[in-house]
Amino acid sequence: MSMNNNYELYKVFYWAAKTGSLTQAARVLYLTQPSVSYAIKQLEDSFGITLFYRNSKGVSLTQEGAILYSYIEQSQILISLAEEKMAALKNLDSGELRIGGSDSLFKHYLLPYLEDFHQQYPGIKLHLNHGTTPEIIAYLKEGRIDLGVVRMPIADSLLEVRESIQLQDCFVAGGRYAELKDAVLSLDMLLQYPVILFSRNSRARMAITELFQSYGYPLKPEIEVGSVDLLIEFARKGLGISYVTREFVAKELEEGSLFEVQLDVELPPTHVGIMIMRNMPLSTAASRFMKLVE
Amino acid sequence: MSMNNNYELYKVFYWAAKTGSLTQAARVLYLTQPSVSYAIKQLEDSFGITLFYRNSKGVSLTQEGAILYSYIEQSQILISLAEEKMAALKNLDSGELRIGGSDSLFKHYLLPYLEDFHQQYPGIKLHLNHGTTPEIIAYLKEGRIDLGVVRMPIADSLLEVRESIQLQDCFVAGGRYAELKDAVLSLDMLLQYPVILFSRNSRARMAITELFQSYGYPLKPEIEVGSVDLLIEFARKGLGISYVTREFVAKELEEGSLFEVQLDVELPPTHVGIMIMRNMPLSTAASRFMKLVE
DNA sequence: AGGAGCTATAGACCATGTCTATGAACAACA
DNA sequence: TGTTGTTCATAGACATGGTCTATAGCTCCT
Repeated sequence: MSMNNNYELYKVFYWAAKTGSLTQAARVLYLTQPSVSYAIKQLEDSFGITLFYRNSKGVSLTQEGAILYSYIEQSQILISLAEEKMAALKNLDSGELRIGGSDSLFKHYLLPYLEDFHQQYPGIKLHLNHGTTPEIIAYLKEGRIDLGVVRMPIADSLLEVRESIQLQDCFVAGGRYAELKDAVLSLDMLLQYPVILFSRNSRARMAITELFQSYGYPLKPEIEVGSVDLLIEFARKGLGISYVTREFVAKELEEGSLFEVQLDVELPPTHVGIMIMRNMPLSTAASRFMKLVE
Repeated sequence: MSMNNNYELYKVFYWAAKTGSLTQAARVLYLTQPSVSYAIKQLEDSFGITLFYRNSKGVSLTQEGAILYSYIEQSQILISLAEEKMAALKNLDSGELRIGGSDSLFKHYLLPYLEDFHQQYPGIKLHLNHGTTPEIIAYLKEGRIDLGVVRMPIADSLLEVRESIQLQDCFVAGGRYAELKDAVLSLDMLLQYPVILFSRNSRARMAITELFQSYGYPLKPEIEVGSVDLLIEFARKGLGISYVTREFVAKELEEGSLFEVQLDVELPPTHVGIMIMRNMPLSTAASRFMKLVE
């Protein structure tokens, strides 16, 4: 008599109404006819309302059953759509992948993976959010991105960081400084030349500044630029010696438009790290992407 | 791993998402927290998708969980509305009652019950469908009306007929024929006067025609009219002697604007019958109305 | 009259969802 | 830095309730 408590009954009701037959509904639901009969009775008793006319050819909705059906049909359709959507998300036919990182890492490191991923799963929308390392970390914690790609090291107990490829920063110059091509410079000799650095307080810039400091030389750039592309471009045009990631100028080094300036000290390598939230489940898309990168 | 099979889980999911807490969802659903935990796990396993982030303050939807929620929320709201609607139908706060019958029965027999019913259940819409007895029966079989009010007898194995009040048809005349007031006429004497009958081939007209026939007199009306009101009106104006239902002219008989013409044969009484479909459940409204009439 | 549909009912069974009890992780606070 | 009070997860026991088989009753059709 009291309001029923089992939404499962609506599924049975839906199919009984839709097929006009308890027997057929049973077939659709992989049940036996008595089970369907029982379920419908349950629902009717719970409302205190008869929902179907029973006749020898099957069942048909009463006036009140038809009213119920008008609601339940919509409801069931929504559930079907939801289930289809979940299946699509699961197969990666649908969904989105939100990545945070710097523009240069997107371009020089992540791009091939992104292309690959997009080709394999064209239904997944890609959202790339660029920002500084702290910004990326904040995005990650706010749940605005699924993963972040930054330079190591990252020390944050809430994050899990997987080390990816190693990068080597170095100084490069163009034809204008051809005399340095076969030289090995000390740090103070390098400082005789105009140095071009990335203007933002990037992790890489801080590292190299500290290195010079540790030898007692202050590293003061002649020129500061806002993008890695400009670092490369300025060095090619002979405006100075740029501090860049070697892997990001592979093309220029090969074609000879830039050459690496040899130093008598070793510059420390850095690693690219992929950050995710520790103890938080990854979306299907994100975890598939992680696997691709590894 | 395969698609879940239990819509009950969506109700749990809905409340977990809505309250942001498995513990609170359990409270709403009158379950324990482990049961809710188990249900959510079921759902997640069935999709192979994590739906919630668990943290120490409760749970929050993952990207994919939020997508599921957008569907399920609508679905659950529809179910709630459906349940409210069913409760309203059950209390007779809502619904409709569809009755078939003749205009004269509506007006002279059913009206007080309809008024009463409408006052008691103002939320129920009344639909009155008039037609001949065969039409009413057809409507009933097509499910277009809940019950029919007609004159007995009805012989149809698909119908269940409950006999209600008895009606007595009779001949009435107005002041123009005052000389008949205290007379007792035989049938052939009556035929000397102009007779007014209902024009449609009603059950009542067929019955009286047969009666005359059985005595060897052909009953040929001077005037045929299309409504009971006109039968009364024409008799009052002195256009002839009308064959009407005595109960429907109670007022006119009392005030003296009509009088009953006495005959030396007894005219057979008829009964009003309320028809419903045999072995078909009545709507709540219809069965309440039946009870009111009894 | 027999057969082939349909739904309803009865009774047995056991799977599944629920419970209690407990653990583990985290946050707030003294 | 414990303590306390949250949260959710897990394990294991239990019993409810949905499902089954078997059967009956009914209508329609041949």
